[in-house]
Parts: sequence; C-alpha cells; structure tokens
Amino acid sequence: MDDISASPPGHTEGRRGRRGSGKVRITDVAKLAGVAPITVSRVLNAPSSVAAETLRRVQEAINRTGYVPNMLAGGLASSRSHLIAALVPTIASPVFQATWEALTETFSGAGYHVTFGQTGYGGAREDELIKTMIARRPDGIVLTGIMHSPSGRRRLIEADIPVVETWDLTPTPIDMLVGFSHEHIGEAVAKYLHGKKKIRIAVITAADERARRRAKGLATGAARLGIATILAPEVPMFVAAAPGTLGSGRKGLIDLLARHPEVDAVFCSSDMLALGVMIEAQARGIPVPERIAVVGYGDLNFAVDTVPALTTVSVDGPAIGRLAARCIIDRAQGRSVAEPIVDVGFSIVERASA
Amino acid sequence: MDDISASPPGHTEGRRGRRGSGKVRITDVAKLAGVAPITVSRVLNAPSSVAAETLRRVQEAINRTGYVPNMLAGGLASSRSHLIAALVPTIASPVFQATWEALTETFSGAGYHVTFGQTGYGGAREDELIKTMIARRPDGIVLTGIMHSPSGRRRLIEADIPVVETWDLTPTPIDMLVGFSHEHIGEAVAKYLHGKKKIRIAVITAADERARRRAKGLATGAARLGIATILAPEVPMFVAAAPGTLGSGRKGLIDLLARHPEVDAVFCSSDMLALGVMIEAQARGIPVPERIAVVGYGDLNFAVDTVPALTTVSVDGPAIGRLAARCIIDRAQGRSVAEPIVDVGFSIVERASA
DNA sequence: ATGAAAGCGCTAACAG
DNA sequence: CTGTTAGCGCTTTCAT
Repeated sequence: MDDISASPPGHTEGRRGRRGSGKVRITDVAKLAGVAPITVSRVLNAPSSVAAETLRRVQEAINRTGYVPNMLAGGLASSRSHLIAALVPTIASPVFQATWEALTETFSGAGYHVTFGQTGYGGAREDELIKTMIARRPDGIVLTGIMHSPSGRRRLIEADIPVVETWDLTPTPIDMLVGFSHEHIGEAVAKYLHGKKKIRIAVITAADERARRRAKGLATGAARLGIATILAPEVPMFVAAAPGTLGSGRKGLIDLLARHPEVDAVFCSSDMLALGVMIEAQARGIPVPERIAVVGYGDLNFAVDTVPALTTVSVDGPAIGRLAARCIIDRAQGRSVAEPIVDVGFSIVERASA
Repeated sequence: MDDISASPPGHTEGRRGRRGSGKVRITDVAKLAGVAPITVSRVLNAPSSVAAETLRRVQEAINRTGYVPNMLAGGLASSRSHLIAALVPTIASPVFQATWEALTETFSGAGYHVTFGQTGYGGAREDELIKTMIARRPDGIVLTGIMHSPSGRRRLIEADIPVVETWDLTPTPIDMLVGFSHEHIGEAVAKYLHGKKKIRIAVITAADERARRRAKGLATGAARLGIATILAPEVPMFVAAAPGTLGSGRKGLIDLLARHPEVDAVFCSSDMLALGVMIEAQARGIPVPERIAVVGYGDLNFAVDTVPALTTVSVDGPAIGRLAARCIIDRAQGRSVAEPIVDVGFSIVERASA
C-alpha cells in the first residue's frame, strides 16, 4: 500500500491564503518530484506518455505526500467528471439489484463512479432530481424506465449528456435504450397459464407503472385466448402500494378469494408478493398450484427456495446493467454505439408453483 | 415549472474557444439580467442578501436561459461540494434500507446529495473506495461499521473531512459515531430465550463481521445463564455466505438438526434467514415455536406477516440515519455537534415465533 | 517527452 | 445591497 507518512498537511503547516482546502495539490507533488504540474497530471491520466524514470520519481512523490487528486478541479478543467448519474425508484429494490450491480461494476472498470438518485415510485421528485444531477455535470445519465415528463426530457436533451433509458421499451427514446416489453411479459404469462389449463387468472400488483402494464398485457393475452371471459368479463385485480410486500401478497389473496372464489391462478407483480400469496395459501390449506397457481416476477434469489418453488418471470438484469454502461462508455470515448436500442427480452422460469 | 424555451445552447451557437462545455454560464445569466456574476451567485446561494427587484430580474434570466449551476466549479471555488459519501456493504440490503433512506432524506433537506460506494461484505475494496471518494472532496463521509484498516483510518483523518461511523460501537471512533452494540444484542436474545425455557440455542449466521459478534454475544449470554452447557459445551452454529438468504436459512436448519437434534431455538443473523428456517420447519412439520423457537434480526417489513409472525431484533434505522446526517450537517455549519457519540440501542420485538 | 500559459465556471474577500 | 479582483486545482493548447 501507499506510503503516506511524510508531513501530513492540513492543520500542520497552514497555507497563507484564506482560501483553498489546505491539502496537498498537484503543484506540491510536482515541486517534490522536480517536474511541472502537467507532468504529474500525465502520470495520473496518461502514464504511457511519460518517461519511465520520470514516472517513477513522480509516483514516489505522490506516495510521499499522500496526494489525492481533486476531481472537482479535474472535472472542471477537462469537462469530464467521470461521474454517472443513475435515477432509480429506490436503491433498495431487489428486482433491480443485479442491474445496478452490473452497471456499477462495468462503469467502475472504466473509471467512472455511479451515483444514485432516488425518484420514489411515484416519480414525483424526478424533475427536481434531474436538475440537481445535471448540476454535477455527469458524463452520462441512466434512467429506470422511460422519461415521460416533457420538462424532464427537455432538460436532459439540452444538457447534452448521453442518456440511457432502461427496463422498458419505447419507440421514442430520448437517446439510447436497453429494456424489454412489460406488455409482452403479461401476454406470455397468460399464454403460459392457459397452457396449464387455468381459465380464471387474477392479478396482484403493486401500484407501479410498469407492473400495471404487465397486468394489462395479461388481460390482453387472456382476452385473446378467450379465457378471461369464460367466467367473468375482466381480470380480477388487487392493487397494493409500491413496492409490493409479503403482507400485501397475503392481503391480496384474501381479497381476491372473497370477491372471486373461482380464481385459479394469480400473476404477482413481484416475487415478494408471490411469496405472500403462497404463505397465505399454505395457512388456509389451499394447494398450490393445484387449486391456485402462482406466478411471480423478478426471479429473486429466494424464488427457488420457496415451498413450492416459485414459477416466475426472469429478466437478465446484469445484461441490462452492462449494456447500458457500455452505451455510455462508448459514447464518452467518441466511439459510435453499436446497438443504441436493445430489447433484452425475458423468460418464464418454470418451477413448481405454476 | 421553469421556462426553458429561450435559445437552447449547446450545438446551437457554439462558443469561440475549444474548451468549456458550451453551456449557459453564470456570466450569461448575469449579462441578461444586467448584473454582475456574483449577484447571480448570491441569488442562488443567499437570496436573502439580494434586493427583491434584483432577485426577480435574475430569476427571470435564469429561467429564460435554462441555466443549471455547475457544482464542480462551485465546489472548487467554495471548498464545499455539497456531496456526502456513504460507504456501505451493498446498497441493496434491506436491513440498512431505512437507515440510508433517512440519511438521504435528512441530507437532501440540507442541500446535500448522498453518493454511495459499495465495499462488499468482505470490505476488500474499502481502502481503494475511500481514496476515490476523497478525490471528490465530499463534505462528509458516513461509514457502515467501524473502520478497522489502519491505512483507511489514516487517509480519512488526513483528508480532514467529518466522518461518522455507524451501526456499531467502539471506544476509539475516528471522529463521530452513531450505533449500537452487537454483543449486547446477542446477550439479550440469550436471556430472552432463556426466559422462554429454551436450553439449547443455535445460531444461523451470515459470514459478516457484525453478525458474528451478535453470535458471540449469544454464546456469552448463554454461558453466563448456564444454558449452553446443559447439553453441550458450545453453541451450535451454521455459517452461510453473506448476505443471508431464504435458501441458506433452510439449509442451516437442515444442517443444525442433523448435527444437533436437541436444538430448541435458533437465532438468525437476519430475518431472511429466519424466514427460511420457518419455511423449512413448516415443510418438515416441526412446530414453531413449540419445538423450535426462531428469532430474527432486522425487523424487516415482512416479519409481521410470516407464519408464525417473526420475533426479531429491531434497531431504529431511521434514527441512525438522521443522527448521522445531523452530526455532519452541524459540523459543516461550524456548529458544535451536540452528541458526537450515540448509542441508539435496540429492542426485541416479541411476536409468535419465539 | 516535457513545459508555459491560459483558462474551466464559480465564489471568497474586500471594497464601496 | 452590489461590484471588482483574484483565485480554487486542475488540464487544454501550443511550444520546444
């Protein structure tokens, strides 16, 4: 590890002027190494352009002084902050976890730091957040879902920063796009359950825009297959607050069963809701999947370990993260982006619950 | 909403020089409003120091131009980045969710943006991460747990940035501290289960430092109460990879029962593990809590909805987040910090599983 | 391969 | 209450 023992600055010496942070600057390192500041800069940002011996001397000076570059200054001078802003509903959602992990990892490998801004599921603070993010001059912006607000779109376009929208599809992206179709997921689940001889499918969903579109897709698919109309004209639905919880899953099943006892399958907008449904079914002695089939969404790590194991919709989160990062990195390095619009698709993982 | 229609810059006009971002600067706004740049700065940062009429004119100019301040420049000039760095094992852990939410909320209300850096549970990248974080010159740093690495401590101290360690206790904090004792939790759980006439307590834990200290506390407590030694000399333990999952909870119970069939209570290092234990118990027809009592940790939102409802250790996460933020905000504003070292304690929430 | 000069866009400090 | 001046710490550009 670095040697940072020599003359720690800060309170120790105290620079003359009243401004400045009182820390080691690039000029201090340069003086110690007997070179110009720009050479230290090159050692840090383009070491291959510096002679081996100079490199060594400068690096020693860096270690001796404990110099840590000031990226505010560097970013201001170069117009490259090495910062990526990611707008997410909430950082804690397990559904996105693998995506943000891969995103962060990919960016990190290219020298960028990803900073998250939480919009909340309503997206109320989205506009304000975009402004404060742009104020930090990120080199790229990653959005969860499609940006609908016109003012938000305008700001992003005018900021002239590479933007990737993710986790959804639209014919009119702001810039780049990596996602999949929520409607198609719903339709595919309807088809899947129809294949399992289920004829009365219900939905338990969180009040989140994309979840509702999956529900809509299910209704479309069910109608097309003629199964939604066998016993009733519409798909029974229970809507809970976002994000979905085990508790709302339980409540959802109770409510659904009371209103529509003929229901024989439930499509949940998240695996957590699905787990709640199965726990409630268990408690009531309702056999899953025989009496009621359960399909989740997200394929979270616990889906394989529930009883019965959960059949669920799986999306390649890491791929979304990686591809989104790649888009922005390519753009930042002046390369043309191979695939600025990508549909990563989805799959239904068949287990025991449906 | 803002009016950002007038002459969007960027590609449109193209400034003469080759440098710069080509965006609206404070001088553009100043010119349009007929004031000096510093006045625009004041409108943004200290509006009460500007005459009402001037304020209005400048604000109109800001809206007309769509000006978004450049915080890299502002931060460099003022030595205040309005950025807070939070180092966390992983942003997705539900155990910390409420803490980071409250932290972000409190900082946000004071004009700071919180950026997260993920160290991983092993803490391997911690040192490197500290360096890259310091490079952005945050106004404060929040750590999850205690910083053990000497080089990390040195860097933080030399950076001369306010630091709060959280979610743990130590007699030698780097700077400020908001946490609780993991050992005491373990001891309290031992006492609690002893009160429930349990005499053979086992532990299922993730391989995470603080979780292991809770387990150690349990062993200490059990030994002191004389219950660990009634049937065997040590507390049976199952250690899973961090973070704990439903699946490892199930595996843990299977393993424990095979090796120590006399076990009558299990303390899990997270509610997710506990849920796994209960699902496995359910599948095997083992009555909880009669045959085996289960205690979790975290009091996650689903704990109240499991069957049986989960008895678990609850920590006031939001309080930790709020207090940690307050410490740094007070320090940043030159105020003395009322309580630089806080023990927020914990409680055992009694439900049905134990 | 290295350096000198000139800013990046903003705000602290000191007038007035 | 408002303005002038001089940087913040770094990197671009252009020379050598």
